[in-house]
Amino acid sequence: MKLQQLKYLLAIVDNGLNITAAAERMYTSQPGVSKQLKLLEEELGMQLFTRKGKSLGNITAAGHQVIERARIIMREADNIRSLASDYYQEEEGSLSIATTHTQARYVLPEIVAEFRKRFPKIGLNLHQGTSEQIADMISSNDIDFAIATGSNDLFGDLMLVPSYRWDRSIVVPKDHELTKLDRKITLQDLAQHPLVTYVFSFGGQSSLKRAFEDQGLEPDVVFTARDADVIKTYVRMGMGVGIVASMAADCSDRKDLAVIDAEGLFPRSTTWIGFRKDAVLRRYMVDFIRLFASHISAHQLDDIQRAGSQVDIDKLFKTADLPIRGACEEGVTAAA
Amino acid sequence: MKLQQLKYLLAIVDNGLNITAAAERMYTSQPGVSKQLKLLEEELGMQLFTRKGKSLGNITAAGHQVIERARIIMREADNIRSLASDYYQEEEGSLSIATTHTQARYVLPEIVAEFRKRFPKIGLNLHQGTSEQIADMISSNDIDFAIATGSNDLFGDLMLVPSYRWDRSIVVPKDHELTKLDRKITLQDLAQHPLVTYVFSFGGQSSLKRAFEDQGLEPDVVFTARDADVIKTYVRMGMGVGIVASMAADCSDRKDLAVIDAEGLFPRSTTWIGFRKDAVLRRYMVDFIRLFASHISAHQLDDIQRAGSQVDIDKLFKTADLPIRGACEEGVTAAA
DNA sequence: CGCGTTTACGTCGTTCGTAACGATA
DNA sequence: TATCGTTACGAACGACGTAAACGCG
Repeated sequence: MKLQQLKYLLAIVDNGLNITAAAERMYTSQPGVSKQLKLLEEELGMQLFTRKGKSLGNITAAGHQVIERARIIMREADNIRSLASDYYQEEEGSLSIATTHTQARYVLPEIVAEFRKRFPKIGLNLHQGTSEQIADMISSNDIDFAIATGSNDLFGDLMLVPSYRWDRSIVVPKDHELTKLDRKITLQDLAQHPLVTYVFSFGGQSSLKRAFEDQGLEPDVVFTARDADVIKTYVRMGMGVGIVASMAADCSDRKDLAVIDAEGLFPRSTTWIGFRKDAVLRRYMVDFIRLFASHISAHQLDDIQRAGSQVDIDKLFKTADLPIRGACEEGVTAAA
Repeated sequence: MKLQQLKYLLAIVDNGLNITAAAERMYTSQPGVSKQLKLLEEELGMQLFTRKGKSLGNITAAGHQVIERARIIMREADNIRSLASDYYQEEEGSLSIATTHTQARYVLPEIVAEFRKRFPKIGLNLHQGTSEQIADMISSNDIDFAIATGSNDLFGDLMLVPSYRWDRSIVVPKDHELTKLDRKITLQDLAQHPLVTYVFSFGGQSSLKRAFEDQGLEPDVVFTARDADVIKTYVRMGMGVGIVASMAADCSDRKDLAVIDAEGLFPRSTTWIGFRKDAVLRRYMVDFIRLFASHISAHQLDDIQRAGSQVDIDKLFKTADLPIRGACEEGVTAAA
């Protein structure tokens, strides 16, 4: 059994049991991959795949078990390389982050800027997707960090470091009648207008719908998007009242939109940064976490890396201590 | 990075940083091992060991981390081989068990006999030691199972399947005055005689000393051994009153010794069989567990293998349901 | 000078890529 | 016939073992 055989095995699996595609991905010849697979199966004395004629048909039951172990092995091999890189190539490497649009567009820019200043040679990859897609990416692909909100169940294998909390904001055209209320806005007020907001499958956001239901209200959602910019565009067109994360209610929007704080109307959300508990974090990765979750002390972060599970982490923080990010407050995170 | 380089690395570490010894253990030449270590260090770009002249001095800080990961990798590689063996060599393999004298001498014989009948081709290795030695063996060596009593803290990384509970028995010469009591024996009675019992460091047995202390008694322990046979020998010599595990009070002993049940005098102990949670159990290993912990259903055992931690296992059983092994009751486990 | 490691070198086995072949839809 | 996997073969590489040199106590 060789590491490369396991690597090829995983490449085959990750390319839909297509050996040719796997070979291309590994920058090697197809017969080589084919042969190594055969050698591995011979050494183990078992079939890892069923064959359909000459093509690979399916993964055998035993094959699944082997693949699972092979992934652990490759992961730890990567970890060893990671450890080593930290010693002689401190400022070289790359950082892949999977996150949602709101984070990528409104929260990360200033953090990324600071990070690039400190580590100019580190390549940064930003992968955008829904919570589900992020969960997929981090479990299969080579993603270092996930940054998202809520939905702890989707990310059970990750260590989640909470960063900040946030509420929703209501976004309407400047002359909208909701701007003329002389009292705090209520859900009843909102229910009387057509709403434009995030798609509900969007991690944790369905709590929005439930907030209405809890008061026996039926919100009139006319349009959903997964992108705050799209929502604001439609609000500008007068299609309805927008409900977005407060971070997405940018200062620049205030020129032609009115932003009403919706604190208290909906449950407060917590955004975190997560990483695989079996991953070795390179120095610049730890620094990124500290940038993103700036209230975390170096000492606490050490504890987290030693913690065995998410539950352990929860004991290390009081959620109430997390900063709250509001609308149009630049530099909150960087300044802390 | 090659699997063999990692294997050599671990061999070097496990042989006290002596490359020559490591090479012998791996049945290969010494320069080969030396060279592979060098290649590995070159590829990683870091020193895994400090050098004292030409010899290896110590493991570097980073080296420790690499070694830790390398162990995981080798373990999973073994697991893959294990999985494979289960498919085409069902009845070949070996089973290494670390346990205490009492188990090896009085409990395991009938189980081993049954196991050998079912799996005549499986090699059986019985390693005997104190709880501490057993803990050492299973964490470093290639031991499949640990069988012991109490001391959960020593075996935190293991999955512990409880098998049975037991009490102590008092062993005295047939005409001893303790045999003439017409009431149940008490700790006070015992405290008035010289005692012969297990060494206290012997896992969980120090609870014996505490039982006396809790009643303000000072036991007069004249002799300790880690071996029930030795204890009984000295009891026969009239050196004192023996306190042994009830399983060790054999039927054959009754010819010249009187056995008094000490149930209730000391806390009841639970004996379990433990295995590494990251180990793949071959079919015959699962069967061994079922032989040893015969009250466990196949379904429960499946659940255990899927469980993530010792805590999860504890939820699967009621300790109160475990059988109690008494003195001189042959075939209890086999018959259940 | 013994012990242990490294260097040097020849041998042998393995991997890899190219090219040709076989099977499948 | 296009796609995908296997077989065949020669070239390059890498691992291994023997023999010898080196450093340290």
